[in-house]
Amino acid sequence: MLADADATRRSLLEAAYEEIHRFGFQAASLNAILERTGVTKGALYHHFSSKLQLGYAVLDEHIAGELQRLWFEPLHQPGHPIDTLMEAIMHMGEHYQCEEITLGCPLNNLAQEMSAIDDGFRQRIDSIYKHWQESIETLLTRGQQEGSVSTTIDPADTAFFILASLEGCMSMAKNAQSHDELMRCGKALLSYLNSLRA
Amino acid sequence: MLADADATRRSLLEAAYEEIHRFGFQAASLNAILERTGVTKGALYHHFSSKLQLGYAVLDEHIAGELQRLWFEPLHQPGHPIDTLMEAIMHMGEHYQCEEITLGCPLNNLAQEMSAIDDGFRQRIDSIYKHWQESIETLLTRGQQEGSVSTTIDPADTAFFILASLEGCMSMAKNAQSHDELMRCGKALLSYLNSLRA
DNA sequence: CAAGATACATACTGGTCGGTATGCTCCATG
DNA sequence: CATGGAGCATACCGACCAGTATGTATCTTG
Repeated sequence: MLADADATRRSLLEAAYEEIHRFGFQAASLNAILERTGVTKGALYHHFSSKLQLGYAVLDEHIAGELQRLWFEPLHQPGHPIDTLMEAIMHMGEHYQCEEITLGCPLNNLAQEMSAIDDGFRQRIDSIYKHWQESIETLLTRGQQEGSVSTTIDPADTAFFILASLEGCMSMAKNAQSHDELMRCGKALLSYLNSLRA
Repeated sequence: MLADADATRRSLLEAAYEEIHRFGFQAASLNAILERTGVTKGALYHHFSSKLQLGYAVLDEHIAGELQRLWFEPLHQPGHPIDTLMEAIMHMGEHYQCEEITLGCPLNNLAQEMSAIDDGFRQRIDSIYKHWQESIETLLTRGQQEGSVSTTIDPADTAFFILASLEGCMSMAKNAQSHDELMRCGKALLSYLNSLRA
């Protein structure tokens, strides 16, 4: 039954994602994931050759996919680039509510924890960040060509900074465990974005 | 011999700091710390009642102390607030060289890893961040009073955003494992700071 | 000089971890 | 209808972990 096998795999990925999001990759317990899903260890190691490969799969499939839905797709809408950016950011702010905010950005969490000690994680995360940054850069460059974004800024540097600020805001909000702090940070970020208009 | 006892304690704190900085708190191995220092387990548990208490001590004494030297003291110099800020940031950028950059900001690392799962860590980190943010806020407020900083910005919100951006930049640079990326992010941050002048 | 406290050292424990060896059932295919 | 592989299930392994129990010098203090 191929369908059931896929369901098992997806169930493992989902549970692993949550476990990793909550405790980090290294502290994530395979036994806890198994207990949560009702899947046995034999099944897990049938689908993934190691804990590391499971972690990579969570990153490649679950996290990258969610980012696609939450960020890249909304960014491709037409309109004023700065407005589009602000909407995407506010949309993300609304998505990360309540409990989830205290767990932080899944991508940033993994970057912090794993990039220094495992190059497989690092490269995967780096390529996602690059993709993310370029999506902002493209938007800013388009804005400059259309005359809606100030030409005094460097699109690549600015895109990198916007992304860094975004992650920084979520990181601070995570530690403060407060949605207010996220909004506060977001407010300043939006104000900065406004200053980029032509 | 009280002097030797203090030396042992300091040696443990230093080694624990490095181990935690490299692997994170949870993955930090007490045995590795002991091996590195040549101290025995009996001695460690004489000075610290648990791994958690050792972690708190690293945060309270080592990390907070380093931040004091690297940040709070340079910030108390007179002069144009924005210039002071920029110098302090560039000074930090120079300090985090080579290998250290790939390990990230020790405070941010701990915040990301521990704030969601241990309130003792969270509260300690939160108070340090608050202190940090207030030191920037005070500077900005002084600048507004002196007429050197734009009065259209909210000092508290802006200070929070600057701090978040700073941490975000270091986080991105850590993952990219590149000092260039840190400088790139710093450039955009400095440009933002310049826009805050009156 | 006796006694208690300080500052360790050594050996060990129970528990959890990621990973593996083996065997089973089902099902598509020749 | 035999057979081999897919998709598991169960039991187990050695390594490592934080933490502890116990013993022992040394040093301070009455």
